[in-house]
Amino acid sequence: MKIWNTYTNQLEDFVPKREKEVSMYVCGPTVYDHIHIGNARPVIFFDTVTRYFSSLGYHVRFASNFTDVDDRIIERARKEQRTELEVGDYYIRQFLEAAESLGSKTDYIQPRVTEYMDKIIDFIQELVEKEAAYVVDGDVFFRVSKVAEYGHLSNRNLDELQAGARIELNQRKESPLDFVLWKKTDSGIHWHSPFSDGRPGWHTECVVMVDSIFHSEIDIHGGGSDLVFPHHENEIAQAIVSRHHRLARYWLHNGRLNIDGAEMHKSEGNALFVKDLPGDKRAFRLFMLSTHYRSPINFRFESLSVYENEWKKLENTIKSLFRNSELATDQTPIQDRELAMIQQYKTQFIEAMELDFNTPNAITALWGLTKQANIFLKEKASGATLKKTVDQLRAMLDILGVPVCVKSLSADEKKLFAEWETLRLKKEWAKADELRKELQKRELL
RNA sequence: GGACCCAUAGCCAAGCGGUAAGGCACGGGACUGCAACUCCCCCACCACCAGUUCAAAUCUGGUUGGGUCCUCCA
Repeated sequence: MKIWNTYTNQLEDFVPKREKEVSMYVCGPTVYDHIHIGNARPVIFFDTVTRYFSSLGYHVRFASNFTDVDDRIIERARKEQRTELEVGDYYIRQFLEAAESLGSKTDYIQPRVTEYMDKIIDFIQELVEKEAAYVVDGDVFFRVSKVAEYGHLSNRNLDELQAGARIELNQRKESPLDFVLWKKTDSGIHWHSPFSDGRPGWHTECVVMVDSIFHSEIDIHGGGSDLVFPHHENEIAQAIVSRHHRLARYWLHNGRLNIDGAEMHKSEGNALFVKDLPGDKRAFRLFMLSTHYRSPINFRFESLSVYENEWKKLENTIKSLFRNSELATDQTPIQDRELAMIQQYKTQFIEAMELDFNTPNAITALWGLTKQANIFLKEKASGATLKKTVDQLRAMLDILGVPVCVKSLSADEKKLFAEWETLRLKKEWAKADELRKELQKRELL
């Protein structure tokens, strides 16, 4: 498997630290509001990644955090006269609901910053002791000059960063590049620490949670491309001075999503929440996966309807295949030729996924098999052939996270189909249509 | 101002040196009791200019037009 590693800026063979095991961490949401469809991109993509690894037999240890300490949460809490924890809890639930609606699994490890406060403070203390951080009036800053390779991930050098840095209001920093690890404050939720009463900076939390959960360098660290600098750069810097590794071996970043060509901002009022997305969310997921994860993607309502139709088409085929495989009387074993056809698309699908999770090409394979499936149906292929096809199709859809629900027909239901078939043969259209209505009503047709 | 990315049919979107995948829409057929579904065919000189090469959408330089990061942001 090849993966594009932002750290080395090239395609690399993926070799996990431990055989058949993948450790992965993705920066999660700050829970101060509902998630918008841009936030949904990593939620969908990295879920697809874990699904793919699982399908290959890997044991996936996946963690993604909730940032439940943040100025925006405090502001929200103040406005709504609730505690920060209540606000956080509420939006965490909302997030999980949204993630689930998008077809993403929610049974992964979900650390919350507030649960790691002791460890965060200890970690900052450790950085101070190692002289990688310094305290000024209760604030703690990370000393970027301690890390020779600072800027490697985001591919920029210190001179450029210095030159490009805005005028720094905070004269207490040794360098404008230094970032806050701990901020002294007595307003809003805050904690005691050896430095002062205050709150942690947001670059530290992820490092501490990764370290606490995985206890070593992980395989994959992911997030949106906008996190490359400074967030992930700063995470690496802290890991290097404290743990002598770069936190993760592979850094994956998904591209941004725009609406009608414009950037989406909650503050600008053009944000579209996942919960407000019209139609079947699986169509939206299909839309997301139809563009390579590293490319920017532009959302339009018109394109959504296209994917609704595509989704329906897939669903129709699967249901029809499944039904016919159940009803088939011909149980001749599948022929080599047919098996080869199915296999061909399976191979195409896997090869696409193996090349940096190329879901657009994987979907092309999905379409190829869908077409083949309809041809099998038309040719009245044997039940075994239809079964094999539908199994393969469903395996693909499962990896993409857009499953179609089908359930076996009861004896009674099979009888209904048989009667319908008889009536049609007898050309008793009125009675046949009545049965068809019944079948449709039971969502069998 | 610095760093970087992108430009492929009406729309969406693969490809990353050997003469353009796929989907939607359009058009033409087929199947069909009616619906729905489905199948087949058709549909691109890859923004522009110059170069490298036997060979370029794919590499190099330039032009134009978009976008991202440098600041909270997935």
